[in-house]
Amino acid sequence: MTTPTPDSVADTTLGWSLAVLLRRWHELTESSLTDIPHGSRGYHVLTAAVHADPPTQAALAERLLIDRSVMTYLLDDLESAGLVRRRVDPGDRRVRRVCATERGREVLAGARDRVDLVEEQVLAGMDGPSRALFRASALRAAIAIQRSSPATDPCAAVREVTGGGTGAGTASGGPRAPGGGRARRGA
Amino acid sequence: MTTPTPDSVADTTLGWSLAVLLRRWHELTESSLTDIPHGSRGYHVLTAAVHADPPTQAALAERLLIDRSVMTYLLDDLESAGLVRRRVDPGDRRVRRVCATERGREVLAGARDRVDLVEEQVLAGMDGPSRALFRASALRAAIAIQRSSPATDPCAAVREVTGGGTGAGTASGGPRAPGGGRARRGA
DNA sequence: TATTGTTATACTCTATAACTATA
DNA sequence: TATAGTTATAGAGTATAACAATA
Repeated sequence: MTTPTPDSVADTTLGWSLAVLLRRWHELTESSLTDIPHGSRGYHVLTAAVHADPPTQAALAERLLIDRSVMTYLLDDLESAGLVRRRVDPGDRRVRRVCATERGREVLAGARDRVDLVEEQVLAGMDGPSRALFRASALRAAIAIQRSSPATDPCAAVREVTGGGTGAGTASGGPRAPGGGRARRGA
Repeated sequence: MTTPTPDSVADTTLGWSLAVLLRRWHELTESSLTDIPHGSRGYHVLTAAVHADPPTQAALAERLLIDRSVMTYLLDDLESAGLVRRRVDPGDRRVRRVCATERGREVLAGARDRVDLVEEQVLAGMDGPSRALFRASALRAAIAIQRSSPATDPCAAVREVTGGGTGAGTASGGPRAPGGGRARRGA
């Protein structure tokens, strides 16, 4: 293909690029979203909460890739900041739906403009057309991931990729599970 | 399938996509790199260490976006695993250069194949041409970021973007500096 | 019994600061 | 004095587990 620079950076592959991009995005948004509790996290929650059909806490947690318990703290702070409100679902009283308040919508509008600027900054290394394409591709890939594995454990996915036990899979019984991966959730 | 869903996901923008992609990349690589201490981190270090001109620890830390102190622990483990070796630079005896051992090269070769598979999996939502384009664009943007801000504090960058004090910048004196951003490093 | 959400706890990762050695 | 690296400590973020309420 295009052989992207044969030098030192070629091997660092996709992971490094993504890490740098996300890191930068996170740095800049955190600095620009000081009016929203938990910065970019709160921003994402708020974004999801303005919709007509308010999401449940569990749905939010899954979409935002964070734990349900973390979501509780997050919403506590957003709620006491007056940006969202928890409403008990009449149909299932176990469920709380997260709705944005009027003030939440206002804050979000301002925040969104700032985030847009930040994102242009993050993609500054690309020309215009590439940026649009990049965003679209990233979104499509992310959606595919979310769809294919909302709760899939990574070990299974790796096994599927590598074909079985290529040497470093989980065949040995999983000698390393420091907490990062949520393997064996159902066992 | 174009028009990437105008609904709930449209507003979540770039940050969410990147987070999902990186998360997935991290999950899969961590599961597939059990033979390298610190998983993807160790992989990245090892990748940088095979080069003809061995990097210093500081250079590694900067490139990999981690702290110098963390790099010490990382290298301790990689070294005792026999994958890299620290060599004192004859020209400046304060500096240690990180070289991959023979075994390190072997392990890396196998790991790289697995990572390649993982990355294809991560980008599964895109068609072939898009993948190549995406990788190239991501790399270009990441390099631009590294170039423009190896040690730039995010606050300055935001100020530059927003134009001064658009309301949520750091003009108020930085009420929020929980440790994530490394602002005011020189002060 | 299963599920949603809360609470409390523990753990991992990362950053900060003080220290040693070289320059 | 300034820099590279190490060490020890503290902090933030995150996950885990036990619990209450509802289905």
